[in-house]
Amino acid sequence: MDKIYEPSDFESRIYETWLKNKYFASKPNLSKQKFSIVMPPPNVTGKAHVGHALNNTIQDVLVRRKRMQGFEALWIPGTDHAAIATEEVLVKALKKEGLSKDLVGREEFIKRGEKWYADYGDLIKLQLQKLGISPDWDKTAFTMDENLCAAVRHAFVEYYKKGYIYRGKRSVNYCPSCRTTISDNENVYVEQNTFLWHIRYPFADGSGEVVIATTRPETLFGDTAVAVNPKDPRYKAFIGKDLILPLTDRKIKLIADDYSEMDFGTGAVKITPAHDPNDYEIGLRHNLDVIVCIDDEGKLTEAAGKFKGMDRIEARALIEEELKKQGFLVKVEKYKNKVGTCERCGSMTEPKISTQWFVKMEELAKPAIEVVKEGKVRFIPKRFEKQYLNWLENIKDWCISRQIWLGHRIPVFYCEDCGEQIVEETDPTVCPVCGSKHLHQDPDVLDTWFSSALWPFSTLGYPKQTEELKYYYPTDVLVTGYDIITFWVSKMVFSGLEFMKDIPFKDVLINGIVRDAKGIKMSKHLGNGIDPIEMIAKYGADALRMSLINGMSMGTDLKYSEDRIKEAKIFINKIFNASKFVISATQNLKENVLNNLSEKDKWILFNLNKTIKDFNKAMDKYNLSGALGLLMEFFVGKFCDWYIELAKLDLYGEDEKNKLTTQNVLLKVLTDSLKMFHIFIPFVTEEIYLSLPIHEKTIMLSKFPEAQNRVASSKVFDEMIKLIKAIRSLRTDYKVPDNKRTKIFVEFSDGKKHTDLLAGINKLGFGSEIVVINSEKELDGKYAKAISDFAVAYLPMNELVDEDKERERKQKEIESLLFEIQRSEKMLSNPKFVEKAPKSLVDEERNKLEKNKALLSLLKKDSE
RNA sequence: GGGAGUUUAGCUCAGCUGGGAGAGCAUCUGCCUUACAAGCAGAGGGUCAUAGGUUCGAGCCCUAUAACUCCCACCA
Repeated sequence: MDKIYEPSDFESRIYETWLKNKYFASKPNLSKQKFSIVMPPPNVTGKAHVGHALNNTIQDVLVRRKRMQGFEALWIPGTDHAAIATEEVLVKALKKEGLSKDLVGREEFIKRGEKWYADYGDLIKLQLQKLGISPDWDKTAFTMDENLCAAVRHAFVEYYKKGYIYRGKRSVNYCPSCRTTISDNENVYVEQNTFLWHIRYPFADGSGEVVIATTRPETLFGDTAVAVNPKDPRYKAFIGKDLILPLTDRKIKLIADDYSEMDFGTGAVKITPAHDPNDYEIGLRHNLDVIVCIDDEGKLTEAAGKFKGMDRIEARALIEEELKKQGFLVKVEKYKNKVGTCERCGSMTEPKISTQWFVKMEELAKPAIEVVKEGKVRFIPKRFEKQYLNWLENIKDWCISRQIWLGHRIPVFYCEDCGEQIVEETDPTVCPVCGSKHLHQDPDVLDTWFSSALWPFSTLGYPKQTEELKYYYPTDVLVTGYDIITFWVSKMVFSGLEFMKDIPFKDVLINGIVRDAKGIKMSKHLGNGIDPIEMIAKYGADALRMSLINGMSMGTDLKYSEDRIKEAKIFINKIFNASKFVISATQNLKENVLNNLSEKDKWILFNLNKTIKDFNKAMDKYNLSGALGLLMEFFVGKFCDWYIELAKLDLYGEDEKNKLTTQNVLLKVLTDSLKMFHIFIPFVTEEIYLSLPIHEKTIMLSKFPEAQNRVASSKVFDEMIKLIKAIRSLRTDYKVPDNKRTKIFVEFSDGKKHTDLLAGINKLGFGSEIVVINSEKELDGKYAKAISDFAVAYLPMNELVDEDKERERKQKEIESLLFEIQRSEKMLSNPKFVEKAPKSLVDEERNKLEKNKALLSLLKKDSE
């Protein structure tokens, strides 16, 4: 072990060793209980960000603990093909070469995609490895792997044959710039300052007009009706009459539909089924024509007459101009509106009616709702259950087709001669109906979530019924962010129930989003992100991991800054130094045995045991931050501050027996602490562990500490701590610098000598010498007093003692005691309290009162 | 419009089924004490967002209000 803590010296070396020895590997072992997790697959093209670091650290902490507790622990890593993102990157690359998708063709494009995956697929894996995580890398899965493709194909066919998959027309969001359909989730609504155009639609018979209000005058050419509310008295009489569509000679009907709200705009709304999802629904109800006036490139079609070929946004002003010229424009008012934009390119999206593939959701959602309601699948924190249930209870059919080329192609084949749709596990060559060999496959690919939905079992070999699948499924816990509960978690649940007839995981642990110090979401765009790889280079992976867990609470966003990593590194440095001390002090040990325990040994072992107990309790509740916190508190607050300091007396002392006991206790406490720390900070703990005089081949496979049932503590030691603290506080009050030692006279209230404690009190109380006295009468001169109910310590202050000050101190203490006594008396004199409060509490209060009264009389006697 | 969350020390947050307000960082003071100055010792600092209610007792439970954050829906 080095003299100073320098993580870069050993982190990668240790990781290599772990990999080489296959410590992360797991295989089915029926004699052991299993613990399994599947990693939420990051985008294969992506770069690891702090969110990945947090998510993976949490999983690693859980897996490492279970592995050390003797579970057969498997963590499956993997990546997602992220078709849309990758396709976007590839298209850009093509553009640079002066090429396009159409120019290179589908086959070549897919080849490029495969090459891309091959070239960059390992990057994110290598980055995650720097974190020190322990998944079974030999089982790494990729959503485009052969067997994952087989799972997707199998799932599609099974859904199809059961009648869950259908083809239908829907209004989808389309990005004319990316030239693809995008999901509702990728369509973000952005508030814009725009206008509400009021346009006059005259009746065909010349009897008047209806004024409509619209935010999109350019879609006028696609109008096939104007709708008013059936209850609206202004229009009631005219329902069913024909209107002339401005700038055209088309006639459209005035229809009645509840969709139109009387108090918005003019109460009349133009209906454009081809370019608005609500209008499409209305069109279906009223059997309206669908007229497309904007094409896939966002340009107006021939339906727009002379505006044909113009960009929809540019055409707006010209159309306004024309309407004005022809007298149709009534007014234009300012209006704030939310406009759908493409998450990727930022351009305005267009609703578009198109043919898509869907999965019928109603039946599939029901059992997925049940398992959560019955508590078979638990969300941690529980509140996320609502988000999940709410979404599934209002489920819409799942649009699974995407108009891109990368990804799992929809396995539907069409016979060009008889029109038959063929869906089988293997590609057909002839039409089973007419025998034709003229077949072609559907050009669309599946939504990426279709493959992700199968992840908990496809990664275990499904559709093959492998040993792994039988042993590890269902997995134990899924760790993910709340932002994908609806798209991903819910889909895995219903897919698992459908294909495996069992839930995919028992617990869903929700981690928050890592934000910057101001609480703003980190993004490339804002440049406020923290690069975990850079941080690892600077502070080490352990510091990064610790900083993410410390102070993190499940499901709550984490305000994060580099300072937190610095702090973590400082803490780890403390562990490193304390370990250095213990190691140098215990070199001679051949076995670790505990006997001949002193008060301080009992005290630290009791506290260790309590820490182990509380730690495991917290971990079982997934309170990672709490577990880490109490371990840190134990390690520094108890072990370093008190035990190690006092241990020095024995180590440098004469008594060989005491020395040996202290060495053993030091080693025991350090070893167990390291094991608990290991799950959070694996590298430094391994580095230290392997330097201990007694150790196994690796800390990561050593046995995790378990709490013992009965461990005796030392009450005397607790009292001694209180006394030492009182002495230190007294010295500060008198402004005695720490380098000036004073003689300490101590009078124990039980009249005993406590010779075993004296050296400790002297050392930690900055004493030069310690003498036990039986009574204050034995002393002359001026003394400042540190009083606890265990003992009184007298510090000779001579010239330093300020009588007034001493009186003041005492007065202050008396006052606070009086306050306490009054409080206790008030409580105890309240008959309702005595009657209703738990007996233990009442007794405790009585004890406190007695004790305080005793202390008070001591103080009072002293000040007389 | 519907739903969720947050509000506790200057900052970041703990605070379990209600039983005397906590930690870390920051600040101030003293100390290079043979593991650690990336340290040690001590100290100051809070109407627990506001107003009611339940209770012997409320940071915690109930009701209302305010501010901030997020999710879902999408009135042209």
